Amino acid sequence: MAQEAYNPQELEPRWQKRWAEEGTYRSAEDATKEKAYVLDMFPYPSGEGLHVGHPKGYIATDVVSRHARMQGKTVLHPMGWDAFGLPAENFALKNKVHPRVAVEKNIARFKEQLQKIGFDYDWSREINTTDPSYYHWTQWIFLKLYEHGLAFRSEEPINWCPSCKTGLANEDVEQGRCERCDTPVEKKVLPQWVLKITDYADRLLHDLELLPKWPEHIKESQRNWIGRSEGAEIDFAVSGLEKPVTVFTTRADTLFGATYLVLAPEHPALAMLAPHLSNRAEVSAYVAQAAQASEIDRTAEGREKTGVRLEGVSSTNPATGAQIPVYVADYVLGSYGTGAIMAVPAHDERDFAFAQKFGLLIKRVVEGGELPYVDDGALVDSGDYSGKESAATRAEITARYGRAVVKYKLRDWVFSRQRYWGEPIPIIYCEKCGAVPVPYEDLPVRLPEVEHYEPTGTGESPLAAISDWVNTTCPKCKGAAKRETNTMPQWAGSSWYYLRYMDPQNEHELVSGKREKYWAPVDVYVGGAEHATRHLIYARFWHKFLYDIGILSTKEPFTELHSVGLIIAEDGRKMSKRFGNVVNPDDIVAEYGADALRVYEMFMGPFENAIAWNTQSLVGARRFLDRVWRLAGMVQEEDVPALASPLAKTIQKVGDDIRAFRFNTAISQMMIFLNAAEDAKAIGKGEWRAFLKILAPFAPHITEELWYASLEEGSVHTAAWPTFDPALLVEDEVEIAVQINGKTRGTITLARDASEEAALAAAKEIPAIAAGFAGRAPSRVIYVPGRILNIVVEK
RNA sequence: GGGCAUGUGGCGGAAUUGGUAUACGCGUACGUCUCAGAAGCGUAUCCCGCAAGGGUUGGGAGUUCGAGUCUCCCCAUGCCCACCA
Repeated sequence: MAQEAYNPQELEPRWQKRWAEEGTYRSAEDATKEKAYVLDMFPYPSGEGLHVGHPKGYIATDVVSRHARMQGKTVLHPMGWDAFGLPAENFALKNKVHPRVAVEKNIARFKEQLQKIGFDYDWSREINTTDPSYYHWTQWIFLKLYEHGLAFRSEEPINWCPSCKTGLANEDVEQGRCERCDTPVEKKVLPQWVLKITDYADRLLHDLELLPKWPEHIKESQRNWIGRSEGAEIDFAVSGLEKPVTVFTTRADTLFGATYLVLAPEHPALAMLAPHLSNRAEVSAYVAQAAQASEIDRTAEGREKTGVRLEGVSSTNPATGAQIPVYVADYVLGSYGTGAIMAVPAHDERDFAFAQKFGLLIKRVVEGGELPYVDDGALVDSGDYSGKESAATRAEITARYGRAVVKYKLRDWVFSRQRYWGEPIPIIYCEKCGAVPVPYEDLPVRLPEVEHYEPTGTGESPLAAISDWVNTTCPKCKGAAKRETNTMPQWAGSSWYYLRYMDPQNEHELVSGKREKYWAPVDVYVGGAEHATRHLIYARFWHKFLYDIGILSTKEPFTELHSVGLIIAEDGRKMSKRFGNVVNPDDIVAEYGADALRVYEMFMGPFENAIAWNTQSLVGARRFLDRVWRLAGMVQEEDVPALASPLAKTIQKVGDDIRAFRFNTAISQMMIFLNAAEDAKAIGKGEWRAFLKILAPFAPHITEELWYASLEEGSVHTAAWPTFDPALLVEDEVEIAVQINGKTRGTITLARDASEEAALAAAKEIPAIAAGFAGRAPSRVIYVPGRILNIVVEK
């Protein structure tokens, strides 16, 4: 075979063009074949373009999907754009271009960069969340949620980012700061659309058991986020109130130690108690201050507890009958439990700190260590329950004084954003008819073109200023009406996009039942672990809802999940324009080739690990491909006996490793095989063919070029994955270690199933072993055929 | 404070799940080729030791014929959550 130098710069674009022309990777339903739906979390087309970290997950799904195709499956491996939301809009604002224009430009750039890497995406299924034909169905799902009572208007105070000038969901707040811009979040009362995700809390939790192929750490963070806790609601009578105040506690067993009651500043009973208070002004000042304080002020680490006693009012401990004081304090959250607690300072750290500061009674009711003592133990000073174990009495005390309940930390999903660049919420307000959903046949409600799309900061969306868009007629009474001007949050479009790929051109349905039944669910899903508690919970929620209303046939959207480890910069920091340490894949492709980039990123280390980029190491991947290229010159007609067993092992390991996402060891095994072929200075044609096939998912261009050069029919990428004879995996002769007292003293080579006598005899040939017994008889011999011979000699 | 990970050569990492620790690759050194260099190729490369030998998987203890792997206690690092009663 003629040996020209390996030139990826020439051959890679040539093959990319040809694959596109021939539709090599087109997906089509085929009822006679098994399907494989392999999906990447789709990117926000940011203005910075791709850096080398982005493609890592995409390369992995590319390898998996190519492998599935070669196994004879029909493959759906699509790509699209999550282009609504704050990042896109903030980029547009900063660069003074319309978000639509910026997004179009960024998408073009992203797509060009991706195409250079040679992915097997079926671009005919490309989607874009900002396309009206796409958000038509996002709005449709919202209307369905509304129809089923899962979307409702709320006037509760919500998280507000003063910098982004919009409300935020609980999930968008990190340690009291806006997840996007790090500004401390404030509380603000705004009418908001809210999705009742809490109705699905128990199913989102329990159905994690249906997902054995998800990483345990992701499931665990979802469990923690949903935050189920079993406890009790107990009623405390309060003077001046007709109805008792209900508290939530997980420690009903400590009821006898409850020495005061605390209401959150948001608690509704405060208004009714106001007339009975002798320090009314002080209390309302405290409440007002708490309402204003940012989340960060309220939850700052080591912050002193604050609160005000409700003078002139008292409560009764239902177990002891004792009169106990009532406080309002912001360490009790209005949005969790019942917004009120019974304080047991002896057995709760927060109550203890508060009681110490305010000089309140601290009554021990559980025996154990120093106060505050939060563990279980024997009860004391607890009436009939004294002497019993605290854990064992929890249910009893709950039954006698209250009711068993389950609470969740998960909050309902605040779904309105006061920003321009999002899906309009399809609701119309009529003075006569109230909030009226836009009729399904009028969807999509298009986002109007505007001159000014900057956030107003008033709590109104920029859309409110566009009067000919806002003013409309009521679908019910045909009277004058106004449109909802808030838009949906960034997470809306991504909560169902995986369904659209199955049926991207469908104008009449979200997805046709036939196609959904063929492709759903996603078999392999890959993306960043940072989405564990947002995207992955929201998507599961919508999926379950769509299942409930009969649109979908599966309970869970993603069967198998893998989180991709970050590629950090060579300097150990995150890759970012800010630090000037970004490596652009275009440059790597231009210098070393796409195949070298792909092999390197898969070879770097375990897929889930965060690993620093190292251009020097990438050279090793390129060298490997150069050597493969040169191996083409050693191809001969007859197979090489020395390669039979290594090849079988390599075929098996590469296949197994791809399915298990162990790409690094798959590549090292191919390197081992290449070393063996080079040592043999020859490779048979059949062996060469098999080797090209298993390398093809990782390095699709070079393998295709060499495949065609060997005059094969068609593309290597649609060829059948090679098989091997399992008998070749079993070696007849094995080398095993010989140990004296567990320390290796030498090795012997013998038949795999050799007897213990034979092994011992062979071992005695080794001088170090013979010296090891030195006249003494072994007291014990452990022989594991094919593994180890360990001789125990008493000292 | 809580949860989840992770700790193996100069570096990225491997180890059939309790059986020869350091595969594969990077880097480095020497050699070869060359007028010379690059690339390529070859050899070596965990540590101590001239050697025989000895030691080594963050530290310590334990179980076992045998531990990187299992158990317990520390230490360190990373990520996520955090006044959730």
